[in-house]
Amino acid sequence: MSVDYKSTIFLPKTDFPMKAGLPEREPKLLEHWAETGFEKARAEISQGREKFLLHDGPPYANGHLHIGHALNKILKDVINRTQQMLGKDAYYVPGWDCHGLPIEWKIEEKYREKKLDKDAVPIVEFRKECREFAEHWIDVQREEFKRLGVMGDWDHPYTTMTYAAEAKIAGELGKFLMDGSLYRGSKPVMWSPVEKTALAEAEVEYYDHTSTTVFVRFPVETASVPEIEGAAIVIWTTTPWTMPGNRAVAYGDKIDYVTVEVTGVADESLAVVGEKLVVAEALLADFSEKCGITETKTLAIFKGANLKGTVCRHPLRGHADADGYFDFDVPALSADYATTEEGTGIVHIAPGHGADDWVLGMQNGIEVPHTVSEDGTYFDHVPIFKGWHVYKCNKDVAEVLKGAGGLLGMGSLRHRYPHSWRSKKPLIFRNTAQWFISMEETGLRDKALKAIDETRFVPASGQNRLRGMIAERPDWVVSRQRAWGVPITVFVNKETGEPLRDQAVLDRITDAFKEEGADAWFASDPGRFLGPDYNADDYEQVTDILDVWFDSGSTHAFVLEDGPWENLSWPASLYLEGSDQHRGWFHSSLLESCGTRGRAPYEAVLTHGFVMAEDGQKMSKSLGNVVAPQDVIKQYGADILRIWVVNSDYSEDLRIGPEIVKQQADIYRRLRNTLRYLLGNLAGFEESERVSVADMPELERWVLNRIFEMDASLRKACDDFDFQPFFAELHTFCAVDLSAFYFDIRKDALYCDRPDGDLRRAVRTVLDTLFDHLTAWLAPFLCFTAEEAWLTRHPEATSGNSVHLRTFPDVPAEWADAALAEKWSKIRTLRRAVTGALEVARANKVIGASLQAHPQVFAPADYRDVTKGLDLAELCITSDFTFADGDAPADAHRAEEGADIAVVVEKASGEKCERCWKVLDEVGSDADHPTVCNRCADAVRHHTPQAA
RNA sequence: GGGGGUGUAGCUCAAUGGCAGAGCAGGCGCCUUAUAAGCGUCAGACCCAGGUUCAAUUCCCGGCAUCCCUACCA
Repeated sequence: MSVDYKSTIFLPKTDFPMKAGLPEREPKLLEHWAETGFEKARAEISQGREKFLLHDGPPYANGHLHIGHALNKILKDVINRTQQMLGKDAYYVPGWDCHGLPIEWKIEEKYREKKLDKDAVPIVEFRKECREFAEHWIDVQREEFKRLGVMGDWDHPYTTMTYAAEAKIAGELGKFLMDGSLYRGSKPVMWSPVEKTALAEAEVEYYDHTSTTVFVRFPVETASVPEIEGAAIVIWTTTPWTMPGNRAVAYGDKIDYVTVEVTGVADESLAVVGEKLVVAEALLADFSEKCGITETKTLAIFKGANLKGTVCRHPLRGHADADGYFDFDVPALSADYATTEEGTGIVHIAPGHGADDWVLGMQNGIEVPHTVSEDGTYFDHVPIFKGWHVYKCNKDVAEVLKGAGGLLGMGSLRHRYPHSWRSKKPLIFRNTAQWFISMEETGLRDKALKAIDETRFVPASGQNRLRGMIAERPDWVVSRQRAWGVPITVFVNKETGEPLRDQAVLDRITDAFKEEGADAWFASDPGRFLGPDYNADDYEQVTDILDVWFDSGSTHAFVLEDGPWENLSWPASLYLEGSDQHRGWFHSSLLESCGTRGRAPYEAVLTHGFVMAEDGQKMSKSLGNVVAPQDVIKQYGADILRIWVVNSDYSEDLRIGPEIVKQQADIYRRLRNTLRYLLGNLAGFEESERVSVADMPELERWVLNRIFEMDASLRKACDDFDFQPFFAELHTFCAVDLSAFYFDIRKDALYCDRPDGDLRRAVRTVLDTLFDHLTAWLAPFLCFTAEEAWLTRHPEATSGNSVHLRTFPDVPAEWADAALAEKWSKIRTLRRAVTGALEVARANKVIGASLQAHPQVFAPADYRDVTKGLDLAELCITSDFTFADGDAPADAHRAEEGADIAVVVEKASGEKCERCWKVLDEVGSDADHPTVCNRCADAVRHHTPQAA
């Protein structure tokens, strides 16, 4: 008779499909979580737990997410989920940064396209459009973030533009006003003539730029030493347009200068034979060449210090069209930053156009001229140049200088130059009145430095980086000449120029903002805020806008400390952003918080690198190497993107591209199949099958020890916020320890043993344990797939049923068994020797499947000892196994790497069991089932189909 | 211009002053009872040039590449 033995074996059975179809499946899980009220359930089970508060650094609400956003938010989510599963309450409130230039710029573009003048639009109307623009992108980005699987209170995010936030931000600035650290100063700041506003450090980008350079004579009027009488001091500058703002020249005390007489010039040279010039000795040759001077006679050599007291004439003094404007003295001053690297060793000083220049001018009582207006043109009071645009007039300025006999030479220099982050146009330094927060007045710098020392930085190098920036940074320019933001809510006394410091006035302002938003500042009569104690006519109302970095720097105040979110508290456990935020959000939050609360708003700071293209280059549209998160999700799914994040070392720059994404998808498949194997072989698992650890075979206890080891790695990874090593280990565990070893060996028992067999029950007990642990371990990373697997086994659609509401399972200490691990390491060496030999036998056509083999193994005694009592045929998946005595024959297969093992592979004797495919002599001995082995005959007799 | 990070197999990551490991991908093969799966096996790398050392991928110096930060080289 012919029996269908295949129907009597227990093949894996599960609804968990091999093919994931993540792009379709993930959105369904998102719906499932929404329907079952996941966030509410999470909050409920987390009540009373220790809090873990990752405070979200707000992305800017314009445009779709890019891959950097995805990295940042996924990483935050992984950390939140691991902390939650460690048993904490990881409540996450996402936020958005809404004010500021980029949005304003977009709205302005709209006006420009319609050929409308935005300055003609009422400011409140303009601000309304900005607000709507931000709202639109918040909605878009929210959906994109949710699609990444990011867990959080998406129904109650924070934004910097709610009325409450605007009121709080104004109130925070008020604290700096009241304690005296906010002041109005006039000094050169980075200025964008295109956007017509001052810019902060974080808004500046550096690009290559070619500048026109000029050498200019400053004739000596009053000589400090006889050596320079009748000579001209020569300066060099890359910004000829600053010449009208020149008020001094600077030398280095220790630099050697020479006075030379020009004795020979090239045809086109502007130098004149016989004239006397002063330059640094070290630069004489270079200067002569660039100015066409072929021959000079050195009249004197002296140290720069000798120039002290020298006064020069501006080259345009007495210019016919200047009406005496340039008839001031130009003193020669000592400056330690004068060098002999380039130029002439003499620095031209324009106090309105440079930080160093300004300081030097202030120290020497030199007036700081205002020569350039907000749009980059010279003021009307600047003769000759009035109305010229500084970007376009370098050559014209040179011509004027030439006409006045001041120009000695011209050239060009390619160098890195500051540009606006928004318009990408070059910036200028321009002297304007701006509002500053002093780093020194209230000891802000020292407080911030101390706070840095008390903060944990991951990686640790971030600490020095931030410290260096804080230690050296100038006062914080907080005013912008813009419209979209929180205004600088200050009144200045017209007579004294002093800002009004009155808490009652500030309170009236913030009260109004709470009700009407910051628009109230522009829409109200000043008297509303000034109240009865002051006369509005005596005060100037400031209309500048507050730097958006102050907004985001205040999020800790209006979200953590004083927001409507009951479960938040101050300070945050962690801030986590890209490493560029050392100069951005980490920085501004630190200053804001130290200025108002005396400490950092965070306990720890974690930074990640930037996302590069596959070749390590920066992503750019022009190179065509941009990877959009939306595309990866559409093609592969968000879990693949999440694997990419945790499988990367994000402490440095990380790469992504087609091949890398494909690799993550391959890794995903292996993990998914591991879950599928578990689910398939756990079909119908009953509690009554469970076997105690003490009753398990060594191999099962070895798996439990591996779980113990993995658990330790997991907890370390969570503590270090460093997941790549653990994830790699997890993947290797699934691929090598489980799939290629444990699962492969135990397939026989799972498929063929009778259901009540001790071994099969022990295996299923371990599979159940593995399922519990693996789903939990994978949950923070593969948040969709882990849930899918969990729900496959626990399908109740209740709000409390989610893998993400679990904690990492505890691992009993009794599972640890280091001696067993060492022993089995040796056993696997032996096994490798056998599989290697099988491969040779296979190539020689001695065997096909390994079950056709009977290895004869020559090995030292320690291998025999260590495997005593174990079924080595079972472990090697052969049908028989024999330790052979004596010397191995010469043609035996020898294992490499020192293990003194030799293997001769023979064909197993006997017939192939039709059911389990082992080749055994006993096949045929059972009268009822003559084509199967004894184990299988017994199993068939006791066969009961398993429940699904 | 200055400072810093990185540079190990096609990819993602290890380790190490003394034969450089893993996983994935790739080649070859087996199985067809995890099947758009599974198993085995093979091949494959220390950016370049000096120096210290018995010995350098590792330490030092220089260069190159790349990324980040920083600076009005006036």
